[in-house]
Amino acid sequence: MFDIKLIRDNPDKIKESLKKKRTDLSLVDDALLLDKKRRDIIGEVEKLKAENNKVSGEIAMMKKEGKDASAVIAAMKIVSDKIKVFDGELAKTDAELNTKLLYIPNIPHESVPAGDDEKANVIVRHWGSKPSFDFKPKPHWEIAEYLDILDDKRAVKVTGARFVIYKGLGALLERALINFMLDVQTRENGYTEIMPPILINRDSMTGTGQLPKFENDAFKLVEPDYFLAPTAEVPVTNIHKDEILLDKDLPIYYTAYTPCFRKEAGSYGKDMKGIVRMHQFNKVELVKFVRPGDSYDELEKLTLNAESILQKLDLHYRVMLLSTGDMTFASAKTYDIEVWHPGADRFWETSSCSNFEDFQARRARIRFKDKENKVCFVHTLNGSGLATSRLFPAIIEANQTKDMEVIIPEVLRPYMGGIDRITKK
RNA sequence: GGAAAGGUGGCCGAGUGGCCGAUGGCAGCUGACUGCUAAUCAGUUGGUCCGGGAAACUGGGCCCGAGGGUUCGAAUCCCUCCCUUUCCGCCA
Repeated sequence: MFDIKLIRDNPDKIKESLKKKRTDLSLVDDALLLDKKRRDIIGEVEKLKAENNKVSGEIAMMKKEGKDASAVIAAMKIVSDKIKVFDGELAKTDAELNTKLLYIPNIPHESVPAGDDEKANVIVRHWGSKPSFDFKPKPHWEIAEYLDILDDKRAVKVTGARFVIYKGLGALLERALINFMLDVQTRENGYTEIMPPILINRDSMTGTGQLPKFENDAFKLVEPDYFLAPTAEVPVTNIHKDEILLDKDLPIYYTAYTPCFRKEAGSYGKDMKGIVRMHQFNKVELVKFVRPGDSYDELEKLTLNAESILQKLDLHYRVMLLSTGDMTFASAKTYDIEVWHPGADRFWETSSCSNFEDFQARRARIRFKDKENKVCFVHTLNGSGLATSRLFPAIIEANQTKDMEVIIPEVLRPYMGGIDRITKK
């Protein structure tokens, strides 16, 4: 969320930045008008309240001394009624202003390339190279069906389209991946493991920026007013909602595995093959709370932490710096990590690492006392480390043999009872 | 799900309509004393919003789980919701 003071002080600069993010600039003008109105009302009502407080004390004294206070009380009744009217106006204006501010996206960092969409993204680096095959590599859905490790047809019976059943060694591979990724992040990179709730209340969804604008993207319970977590970012970032941390507490690194639930609204008919775009998928998430001055260094480190998984799995990938038009609502700077799927003959995003600066912290009221004891907002970051729905296919496709077996990557074998390949039963 | 008791500042805990943003204790910070540690004494201690000021700071509003209500005046009375604890029920 935006600091209204920032908008008040340099509206043109803010508008210039938001233009790059394809934002309706009237939001900014509306917010400024409401801000002015709000402060005018506060000026009026607080004068009345100060008088009210003063005279109330005098009434108390008069009563104590046994004097008749009825004339003063009658006069204060009028003031009190006025205060109620002003307070009602103020509450209304506050709510309107807040709504405007909640719909204004974050400002992109100056290092982010300007552009309308993903075409303006910049390739930052590659790792590894496309594996070569002496046969035509198959897509993961064909291999998985042949090996009987994924079943999407029966998942339709259980739930519906865009759900999948992991079966046998497929389920074991999925579980191995999750454990492997958590172990790397906790043991090598200093993250604390979290297992959070995956039903989320409205305030937390607002805190990380999913609400109010993107309510249609999330699955929602009929009762109570809870949402299914679209990513562990939501429950884990909100762990410190409404807290004032101490300088010595920072930085905080959390990692969490959760299933993630997304409606994928607007993508009907797209990417229906395989498991790359499911309503439910598994993801290990990395979340950081850091001092403002450190957040861009921390973003680089976080991205490398996510990449390290792909390196250990020996999977070819590239890192993209997203353009202003391709970034999400809350982010100030985002790197996407895209892993190569040889069978599909394309890269797929398997991680998105973002610095939100104080955007989420302001919404979720996550602050800390700095060395001078001043209360300020922390910076929050997160990134997938990684999403299995894009990683599992990459592993299957990159490690396939001519006769449709899958070689298990070395690092996963300890997690799979030592087996080195998945074969047809 | 049923019944009861509660939610007060970093922590403990007092306060049932009028100088209560809140007694007291602990912890923290500052100073004094002490060779050091400890002890003792004195002072001090939150958040947020609006205004003034370059700033230190300062004037005012609001904050006693959340939101409403009654009243000239609410931590205190009333209503709704949330949460905690205990007992009963149910249950992986």
